[in-house]
Amino acid sequence: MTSSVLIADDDIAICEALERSLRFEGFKVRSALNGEIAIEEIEKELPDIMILDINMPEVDGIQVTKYLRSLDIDIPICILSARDEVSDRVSGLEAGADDYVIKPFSFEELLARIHALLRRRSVDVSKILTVGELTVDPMRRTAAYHGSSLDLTKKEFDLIHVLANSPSLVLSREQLLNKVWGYDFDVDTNVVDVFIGYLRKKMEINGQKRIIETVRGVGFVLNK
Amino acid sequence: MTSSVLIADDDIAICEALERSLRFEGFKVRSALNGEIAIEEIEKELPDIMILDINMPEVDGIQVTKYLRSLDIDIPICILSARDEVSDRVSGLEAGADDYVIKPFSFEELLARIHALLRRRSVDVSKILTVGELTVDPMRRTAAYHGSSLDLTKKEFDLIHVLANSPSLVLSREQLLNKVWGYDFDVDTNVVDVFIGYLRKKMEINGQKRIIETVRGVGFVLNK
DNA sequence: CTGAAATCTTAGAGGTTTCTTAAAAATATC
DNA sequence: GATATTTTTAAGAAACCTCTAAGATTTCAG
Repeated sequence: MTSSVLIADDDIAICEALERSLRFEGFKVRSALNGEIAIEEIEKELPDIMILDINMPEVDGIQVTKYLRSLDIDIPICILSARDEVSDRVSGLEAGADDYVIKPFSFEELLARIHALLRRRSVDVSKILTVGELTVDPMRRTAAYHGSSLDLTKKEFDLIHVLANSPSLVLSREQLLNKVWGYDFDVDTNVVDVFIGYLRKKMEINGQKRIIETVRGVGFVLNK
Repeated sequence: MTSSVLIADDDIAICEALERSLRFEGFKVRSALNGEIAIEEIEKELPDIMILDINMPEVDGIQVTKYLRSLDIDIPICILSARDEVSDRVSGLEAGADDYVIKPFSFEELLARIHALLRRRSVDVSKILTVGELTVDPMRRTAAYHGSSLDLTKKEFDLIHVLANSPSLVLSREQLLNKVWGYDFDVDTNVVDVFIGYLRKKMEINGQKRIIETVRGVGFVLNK
């Protein structure tokens, strides 16, 4: 599952270096040389994580962060700063950033933070997830509902895994299509509906309660 | 057979120094800067031994140890600690660690312990593995299923040995190819499938239950 | 209550993955 | 060095999964 990163830094050298290294690590990378371009890019397509320099002409990293949070966009944001000033750190975190790295930093360090941030929010492959009577074990790729194990195909498992990762949160077809199928832009398909159907059939086999609910016009939720 | 080590320490200096030295000693080394990354790395590929710092932000060495043991993954774990506190030592060993080294330590000392741990658990003096009705004795290189011994070739044995080492954990073809055949990067071959086939044929000779299961699109598991 | 939109269900075509087999290549044994 | 055994490749068969498409059903606004 490739994650997308958006970098915003007015230092071209840093921008390009990060771009190259992160791409090499398998990320989908875009970059912006100032805050305005960054916002433009975000509007085009929401990245999974942002790396924002705190010091940019005109619109700086803090402002971009505030702007995003004001829109309730809560993708992880990692701020880069040239100075280890407590005040900078505080204002960054207060604005809603999630992490803070001081320049100069080693690429390994940044990478570690990126992974940690992504893991905090997105699908975590390590934890066994429990939602009410449902259990999903990503390492063993097994799932059980009301004590009896579900015999799921790969796609079915990936789907329940994503759902179980955000219980009682409505996920749109687009989001699911993106997370499970890797489709980036709208494809005219009803695979999601079909697979939700497959899961329901397998879970409700003995008249068990339906926990994958449809939210008409929006998407699907996994309830506790 | 070169052993693989996974180091987890949030001190980059220690991480890098250990990495270099162990690599020089002929180990295959990976490192992680925190517990979460360590778990991620373990999921990618199970190392033969782990060196875990007890003091890491968020997920510490003890937690990683507990997590691994809860999954029945019993590779040797060596804990590193900055303080010689009895309580630390106890909690580390109670969590399921195998050895305990206090910082600062000499590299020679750590190396000696690593060798001792590897000798204790893996290839030569390793213990007999039992998974349900299957028994694998790495010392004698013999295996038995439902009481009757299996006449296995070298590769067949290596394969069942690796599988029996991580019961009910799905191993990908790449992982098996790496552990058994030593291939480091993707080779276009179906040897794994062929050998899984050989093992199954020999194990299911009297209509015995299939315990090497295929997880379509992912790999193979050995079930209890 | 009616019609339109959204969702659900189903069957099957098409594609992919896995299994099996045989034979070639490599390695070990005598 | 010849023979037996093991490992690997390759290719066709079989099993299985995915996705489309179309009709059935449900929901909801008017």
